[in-house]
Amino acid sequence: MTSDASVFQRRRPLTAAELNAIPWIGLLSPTEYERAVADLKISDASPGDYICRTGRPVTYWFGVVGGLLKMSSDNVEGHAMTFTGVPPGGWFGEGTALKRETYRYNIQALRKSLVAGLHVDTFHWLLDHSIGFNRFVMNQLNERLGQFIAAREIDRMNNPDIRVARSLAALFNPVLYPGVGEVLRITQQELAYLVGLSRQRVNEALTTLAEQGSIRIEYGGLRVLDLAALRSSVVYPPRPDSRACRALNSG
DNA sequence: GCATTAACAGCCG
DNA sequence: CGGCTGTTAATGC
Repeated sequence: MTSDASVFQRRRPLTAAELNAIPWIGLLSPTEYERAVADLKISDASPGDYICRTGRPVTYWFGVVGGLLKMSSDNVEGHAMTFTGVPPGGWFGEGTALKRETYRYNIQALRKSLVAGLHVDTFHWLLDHSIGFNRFVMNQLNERLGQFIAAREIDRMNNPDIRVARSLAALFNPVLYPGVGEVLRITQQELAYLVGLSRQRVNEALTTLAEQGSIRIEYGGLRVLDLAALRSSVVYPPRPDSRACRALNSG
């Protein structure tokens, strides 16, 4: 299990439900739609499977139909550095596909997932013919730019509760990941891998967030109750022994 | 202090 | 039963 395209060695046609899970498919004209559907492939990925690897020539533009993927890169010391998770509805690799270069990240399945692929030639054909498709890709690039800038902020935070809150908010992004909806299927262990904390610490952060009403913890997943609060949360109330708190109480 | 690893019981699908 | 969750104890920076 090493080649990029091997994830599509056991591909099959998409069902109607899977087609509906592809956010850009409805933007195409009948002719464009026909061509896209004829080329789309889908395949299962097991935990640990690579969807694509750094340095391999681009063959597909990928999308998540179900499950959860992880985007990472190997740094100079050889350690893997996780950038983000990719939940259902997310499409990625357009930057590389545009330039027909080699993949710049590793994409791995965190759990059993359904991955769709559009061949890079069809990707370019759609760019050349479909205004709707162009709009989607442009919107996608723009939205992700915001995500990566936010990710830099997240990386510099040393407060684990806020790190978890912001990372969660990113995964609930309705533009980039329209397949997520209100409930994100993710285990606390998977979230720990993505955020770079221990499972126990993530559990504690989630409990705090749930107490504050921005999420609800469910078995094997999380329900968002207040996305804006997640994005901008200042998690800690004044500590009981802090100066500010004493000042408040003495007044 | 605070986060991490290790370990365990209880619960869910 | 296997995997997930919530909690505690011991250890390390």
